Amino acid sequence: MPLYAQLTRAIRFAIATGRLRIGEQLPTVRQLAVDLRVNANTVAKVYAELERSGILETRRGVGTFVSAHHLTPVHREEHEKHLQDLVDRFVEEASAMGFSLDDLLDQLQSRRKKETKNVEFYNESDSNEE
Amino acid sequence: MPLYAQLTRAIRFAIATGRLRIGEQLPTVRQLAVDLRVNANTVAKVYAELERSGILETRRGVGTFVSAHHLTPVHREEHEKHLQDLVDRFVEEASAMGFSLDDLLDQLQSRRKKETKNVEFYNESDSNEE
DNA sequence: CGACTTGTACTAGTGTCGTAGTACAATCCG
DNA sequence: CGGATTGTACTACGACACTAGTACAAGTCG
Repeated sequence: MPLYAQLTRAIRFAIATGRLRIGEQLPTVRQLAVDLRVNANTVAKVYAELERSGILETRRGVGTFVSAHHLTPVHREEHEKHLQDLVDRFVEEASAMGFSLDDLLDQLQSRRKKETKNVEFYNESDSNEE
Repeated sequence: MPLYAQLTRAIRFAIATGRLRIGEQLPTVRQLAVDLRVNANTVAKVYAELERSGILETRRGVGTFVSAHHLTPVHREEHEKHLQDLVDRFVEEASAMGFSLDDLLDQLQSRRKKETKNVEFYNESDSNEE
């Protein structure tokens, strides 16, 4: 998986799980580039893409921050749509492999069972500190 | 989506839904290439890949046929594994978007309802003629 | 204002992927 | 055996994606 995709996913995940909170500042493109040993442009592309998605906000000369927009109703709706698209692709791919929707449901449900088992150890709601 | 992937998916789907039956002969690589207006090599790649997956069987000078191997227990098992991999990727991607496993289940279940509504019109089991 | 920090635009190089062209090998069938 | 038909191997070209280098623009803050 390309660098920029890894980084994008990591940031999205960090925000989704509350490890990065709203308003919090991210490292500068140059700083993160040094840390990850990639080109600053690669980081910049990621920040720009995430800003287009409404997840980040950038201010020149200041830095890049986690936006609050992804909690607004319109954004929620849009987000839902992305989930639907993802599921579309998923179902289609599975059906090309000869699996029915029920097969998928079975798989997912058996995973849910396993997952809840592990979660019991923590027993805290999602958006808490690490 | 690249040509070869489209073709692969189409063939897999045709077999999964019974439109292509076991033992049935597929068009020759050249014939199909002409029909689809692609290079014969593209078709050949697809046939070869599907043969490696155990779905097709090719005999030089004769043609390419739907194999029966994908019904054997070992193949079934392998097939299951592919589904698990697919679900892995799916869940991971969704979590990077901030969706939980339950969100996915909700989506899929609501689809299942819609689907069963449509299926009622046909009310025939899966592997029947077109 | 002016040095500094921040994100941005433009360009170029490199690798990979997809497809096509051509020539080859195996098999059938008369 | 030998022509015809089938799949296969090898090569090459074009397109695109990814990353890096360099130079630029916008904002901050003393």
